[in-house]
Amino acid sequence: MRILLVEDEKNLSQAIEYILKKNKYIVDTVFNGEDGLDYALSNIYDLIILDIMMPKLDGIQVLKSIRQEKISTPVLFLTAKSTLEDKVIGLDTGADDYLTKPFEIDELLARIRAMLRRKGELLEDNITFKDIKLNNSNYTLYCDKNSVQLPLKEFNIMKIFINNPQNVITKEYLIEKVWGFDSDTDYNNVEVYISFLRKKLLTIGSKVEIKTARGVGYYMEG
Amino acid sequence: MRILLVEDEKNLSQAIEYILKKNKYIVDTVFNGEDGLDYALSNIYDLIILDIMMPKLDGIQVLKSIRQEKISTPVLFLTAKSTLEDKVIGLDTGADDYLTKPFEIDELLARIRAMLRRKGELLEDNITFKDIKLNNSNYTLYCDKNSVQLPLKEFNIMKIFINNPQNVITKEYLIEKVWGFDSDTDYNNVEVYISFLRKKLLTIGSKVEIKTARGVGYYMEG
DNA sequence: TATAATTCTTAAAATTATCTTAAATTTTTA
DNA sequence: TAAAAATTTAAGATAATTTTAAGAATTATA
Repeated sequence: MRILLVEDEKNLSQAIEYILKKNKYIVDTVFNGEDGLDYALSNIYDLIILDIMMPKLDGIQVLKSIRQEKISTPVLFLTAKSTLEDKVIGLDTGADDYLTKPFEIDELLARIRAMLRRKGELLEDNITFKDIKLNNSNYTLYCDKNSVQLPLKEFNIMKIFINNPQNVITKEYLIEKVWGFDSDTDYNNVEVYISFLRKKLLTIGSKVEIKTARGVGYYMEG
Repeated sequence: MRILLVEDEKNLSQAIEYILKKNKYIVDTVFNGEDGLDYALSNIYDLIILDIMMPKLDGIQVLKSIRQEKISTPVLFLTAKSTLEDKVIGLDTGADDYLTKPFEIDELLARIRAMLRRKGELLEDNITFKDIKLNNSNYTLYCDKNSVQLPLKEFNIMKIFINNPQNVITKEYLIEKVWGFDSDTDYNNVEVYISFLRKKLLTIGSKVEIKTARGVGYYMEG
């Protein structure tokens, strides 16, 4: 799950980023509305956390621009109590929620989970392809009785493959989704991870293979 | 969205039907496996909900028959916890899911939405000509059960042929489209690739041939 | 029918993409 | 803070694709 955090108070944003990463979210942090908008328009996020009070471009404006571009990523506002009533209430985007500062970490996490659940109900615990099963809550890949726990990057890659069976996935796409669209990771790194995953598929005895479509990308086949 | 519900417990099936209709699905309900199979073979459904435990023809058998007839409608199984492991797990159609009784209405609806969504994503973009099928998402050429993965250039050429059935394609055109308009590739190179493709058409057992129109170009014929 | 032109086929050469390690670095955990 | 785990970098090895080249086969035409 990839979250964009837009918050200009550095201390607060650092703290939130730390907590989110600890909870296995992939987090990109920016410190002003303009950057927030730029990043949001990439449309790779599952959730955006937006401070309302920011110099120049405030959170409300950012949201409006995002929605104008038909991007429906749910947005969680952070706001001081006083500025709450008149601005946030009345937004009818449906997918949005807000949290007043100061807030408890647990409440933040609970709201995030709730929004992600509401958004895609894609909190399906297991996704499967042929003889393999990937568990989203313990990052484990199963084949019959065998299993391996996957490190984060490998997990994210495997998830993309299983959610797009038979389709060729380009390296660009993997880099964008797994490393972030502004990443300068090069292809070789993807190749290394593909190599890791192939080895693990073998060790758990799966018939599933990651095949390469030279010059294009990779696809799974069972 | 049209759903076929196959469930022999009348109370349950009535309840499900009621819920589904309330959620704007068109629902046909039958009460045994035989009817379920009959209806399914009409291939007009977007989703099939199948009870596993049914007298005479059970859900698993129904699914097998459906798939044998090359009908790829996604199937959602309903099953008691106890019968789950050994039967459902191991099915490898990919498009299928299961739900253990008793279940929550919301979870049923969520799974249905997820499956219908997934199905839409799975819409493979295949193009076909006579007995061959070219899959644009994995660069593979099929004839019945046989297949070859095509390298990029061969794929691009084959795509042009299938998209222009019966038309004569000149070498100039192929060079322009496949190698780029400023390429200085010579005709021989095209000829080499045509030779490659002809060989592959034979190896997958297709009746399709690439014929040459001397002095003009090539065309496909089945 | 002989000749010229075109096309076919194959093998080898050239090129390029990908694979696989291991080591270096960074991050996380105890 | 040290140890372990995860990620990235680097580089040579391997493999697939593409191109070149040359002789064989086919077709058209004089």
